[in-house]
Amino acid sequence: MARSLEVVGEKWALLAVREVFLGNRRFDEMVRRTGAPRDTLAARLRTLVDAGIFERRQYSDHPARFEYFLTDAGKDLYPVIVTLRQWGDRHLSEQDGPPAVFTHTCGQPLMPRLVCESCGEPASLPSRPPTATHQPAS
Amino acid sequence: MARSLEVVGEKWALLAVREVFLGNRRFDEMVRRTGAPRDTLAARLRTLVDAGIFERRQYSDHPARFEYFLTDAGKDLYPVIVTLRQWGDRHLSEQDGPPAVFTHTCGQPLMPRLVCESCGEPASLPSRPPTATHQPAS
DNA sequence: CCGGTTCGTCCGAAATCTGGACTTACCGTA
DNA sequence: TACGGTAAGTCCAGATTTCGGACGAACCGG
Repeated sequence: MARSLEVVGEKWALLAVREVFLGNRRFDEMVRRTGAPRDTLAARLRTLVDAGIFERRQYSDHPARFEYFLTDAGKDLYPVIVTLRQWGDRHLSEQDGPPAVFTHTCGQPLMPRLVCESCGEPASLPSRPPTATHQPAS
Repeated sequence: MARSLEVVGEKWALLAVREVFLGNRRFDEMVRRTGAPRDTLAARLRTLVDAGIFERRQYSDHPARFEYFLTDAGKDLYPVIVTLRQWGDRHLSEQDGPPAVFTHTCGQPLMPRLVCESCGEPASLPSRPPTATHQPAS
């Protein structure tokens, strides 16, 4: 987790990723929609490309222009984006209700739930302190 | 999502939350385990308490000592923590394999999957740019 | 020629983060 | 009683990031 956050925990990083999920692949578009300082966003895009989350593709020559695409690793961030969004919608919606509705392939608005792959039951937090396999029983 | 990140996107915030999920509720313990600067962690704990994610409870008087507990809102961050962790394990594991195994109530190691609540199918990313219902058609 | 678009970079100022030392107050031990 | 340890912070000065806005290059259309 610490490692994840090192890559993806900087300011604007996940917002940039979200934009690409939403289909906004261009610099100016992202600046417009996220409100990030151009400077910071440029830096962030670089680190995300370096981290193998984005792929930078040229779509115009002479005035060299680029778009950003998600690599496989980037696409795997989807659950992170979705759960974060969900949490914000649930706990931080003041007035202006939930924005940006994602639609699932089944046609319903996406209301995702985390389930245990083994037993299929919801993977909410364990009622007891999750037996941390870390410090010796101490 | 932007709102979520405003609260939870600062450095060390989610790591602190993770610690409490793991049952480490005290300041020094968190410092030890996360490696966060004491100063920063103190600040972060304050903002997380203000944000209604932690509750600060006194467990000793004379040398006033406190522990941090998750509020309901805090507990709802579980999916975020888990998905982030999962992503890191999948894409960032260099040597030292996945640490900190969470155990689900079913006894299996927790390998969570995100499913659509309506149709039960995996909620991975939509193949088409997800129809963003955002800007009023404007 | 003029204005608009796109993808950045550069700058100085402001906000944050960093490591380490320090504080207060207790406990246990010798 | 002195000493070391634990706990939860605070304080500081310096490093790192972020901020907003101006600027540049290279095209396009009228």
